[in-house]
Amino acid sequence: MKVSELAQVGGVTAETVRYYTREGLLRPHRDPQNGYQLYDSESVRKLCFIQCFRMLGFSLGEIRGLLAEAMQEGTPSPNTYATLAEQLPQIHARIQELQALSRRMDQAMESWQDIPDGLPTGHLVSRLLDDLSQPVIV
Amino acid sequence: MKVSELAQVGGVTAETVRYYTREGLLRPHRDPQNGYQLYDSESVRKLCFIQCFRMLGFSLGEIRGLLAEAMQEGTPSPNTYATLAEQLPQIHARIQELQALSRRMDQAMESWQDIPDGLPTGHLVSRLLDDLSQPVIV
DNA sequence: CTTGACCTTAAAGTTACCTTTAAGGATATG
DNA sequence: CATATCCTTAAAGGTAACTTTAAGGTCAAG
Repeated sequence: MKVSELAQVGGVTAETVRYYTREGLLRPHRDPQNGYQLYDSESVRKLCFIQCFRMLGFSLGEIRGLLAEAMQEGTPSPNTYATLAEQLPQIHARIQELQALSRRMDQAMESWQDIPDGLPTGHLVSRLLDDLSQPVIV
Repeated sequence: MKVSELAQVGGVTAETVRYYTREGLLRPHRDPQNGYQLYDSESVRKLCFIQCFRMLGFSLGEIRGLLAEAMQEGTPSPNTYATLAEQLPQIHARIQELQALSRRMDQAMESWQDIPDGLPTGHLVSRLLDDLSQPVIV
């Protein structure tokens, strides 16, 4: 699998794949004939893993660490487990906050529905500002 | 209210408040005596608004736009409404994805609980890699 | 056997969001 | 009335995650 093929499968650009490779997150082998980087199915899984953890808010550095530990055969990684166990509550908390915020936004939008368009109600967003600028009670 | 006071209330640094001010998101008036920037309660609400929308994934540029429209008296802003109406589904989608991911992570962590620590089970993260690297079905 | 689409690299550029530095003026306290 | 802690500014620096550039090698098609 060449760089562009992996990129397409993973939904990223070839440059991004090259960047991850430079950064040590992917470890392709080489075609001895032409020096091309060749990726296998493990790279596909890794790329997916990277995207999952990016979405969860992990940095590429953290992900590199996790992948490195993941690749060590025969070594249980309580270290990794601890890292993840530590992060999970924070992730849940962030999701909670996001939900609370989006709910409030939904409500604000709904309450706007009732306001006739073009009438001198003025500042719709000002109202959202009022609605949202109160301290969050989760 | 001086810059540091607003910063403390908003839970950011004074430098961040100054930065937002430079960027036109906050509009303090001046103490004519000493040139200090003075913020009122509207600035507090704005700062909270900024943080809410940052968390929801809006850029400072977008937020500046929303705030600008919010501040126009007497002008309904169907424009702003449209912007927000457009973003909300995406925000919900992101939250859904985050939840799906975190649920899978929870499950993976749970399944690890059963594995005796220090035994030759090896690559715990490799297993998470397997668990998480399958296409997401939301 | 040329043309166009791939591949390689190092290095520089980009964007967003701050943060730090530097040099100086204002204010509050013992 | 010194000194510590604010305040001001412009400009430079930092970091993450890419992206672009440039200069060149490889390959498949016609």
